[in-house]
Amino acid sequence: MATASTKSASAVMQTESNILAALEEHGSRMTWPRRQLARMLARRNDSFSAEEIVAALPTLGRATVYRTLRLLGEAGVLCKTSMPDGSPRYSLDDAHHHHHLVCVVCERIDEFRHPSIERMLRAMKSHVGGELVGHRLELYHRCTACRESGQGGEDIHVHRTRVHSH
Amino acid sequence: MATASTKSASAVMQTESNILAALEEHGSRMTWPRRQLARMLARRNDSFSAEEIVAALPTLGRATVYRTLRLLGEAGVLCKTSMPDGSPRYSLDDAHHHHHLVCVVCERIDEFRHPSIERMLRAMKSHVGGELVGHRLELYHRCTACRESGQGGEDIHVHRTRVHSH
DNA sequence: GTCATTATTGATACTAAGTATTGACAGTGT
DNA sequence: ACACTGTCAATACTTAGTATCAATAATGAC
Repeated sequence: MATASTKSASAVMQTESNILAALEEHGSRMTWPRRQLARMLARRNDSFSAEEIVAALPTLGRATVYRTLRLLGEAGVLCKTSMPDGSPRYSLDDAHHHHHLVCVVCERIDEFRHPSIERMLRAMKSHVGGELVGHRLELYHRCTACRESGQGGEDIHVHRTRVHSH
Repeated sequence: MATASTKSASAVMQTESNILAALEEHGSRMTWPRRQLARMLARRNDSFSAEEIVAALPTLGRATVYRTLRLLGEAGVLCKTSMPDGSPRYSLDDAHHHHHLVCVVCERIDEFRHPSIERMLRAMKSHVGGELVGHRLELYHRCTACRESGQGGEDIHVHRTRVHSH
């Protein structure tokens, strides 16, 4: 189920208590809505939109869902990523792996690291005049599962307005 | 005015006729609204939001502005980039330079290349199982101009939900 | 345990960024 | 100059959130 789509990247799994622990460390109170959200996030291994969560937990208010997702991001267990068209996708995250491999067909989001990226960032730090304060790196692909099942065959257009494709 | 904020990256300038030529090559008709937009974009050297353009050209309809920005993106003279919080910013672009250096204080967007990036992408291509179809790389910094003028001193928080900062 | 404090909630309204629709209009090739 | 079809502006709608605020609940102090 949580089988990685490649050997070198994998989706992050977190337990409910892990997620809640991160919230507590971040200084948040333990409330019933937060437990609900943690439980439902721990159950899924795919990426999701905020509105999917709003719909799946109708007893929670919209604002609460959005607020809690932001908190989870600050607490380091959730990450917000963009699809090629710029629409947001959330996925569980861990504090150490830091780049995203996004399947443009099934929207699966895996995390990976590679020394070449850290090397590149070091090179850029000295190349660039100012002080770097952050970065964003997303790689878009068609994952092995989608290739094997023949999904998303020929019509993958990654729009130049948003991402670069060569 | 168009002085680069660093030695190694610079904002892209395009002339009105350059922009229109790109549109024609892309197969679009030459209309008055498009000329208006091309003229105003050629005048500016900073980044902008779509709504700024809508406000600046009140004789054009919203939809026309958005459509034309999309066309310019497809035609290769405009690029849409995200600020750390995910809000979009447009800037003139050229077809060869392909990554963005974004000042989180003044929102200036420069383009740059560096061999370490191409090397990194080649490495990732073999590292990753599936077929890569595109990528997005943005570096966030405080540009030299903002540092020299003391703008945006201590309160730069790059939210973990969106970007990575180490 | 109970109380007071203060964070959190959910309802609602609002904003930002864009897309869909549509009848009127204007470029373009012939 | 004509027709064909792309493009236009206005409007309504959608998505992804944020702001406000009175009611409520979690937490620490006692």
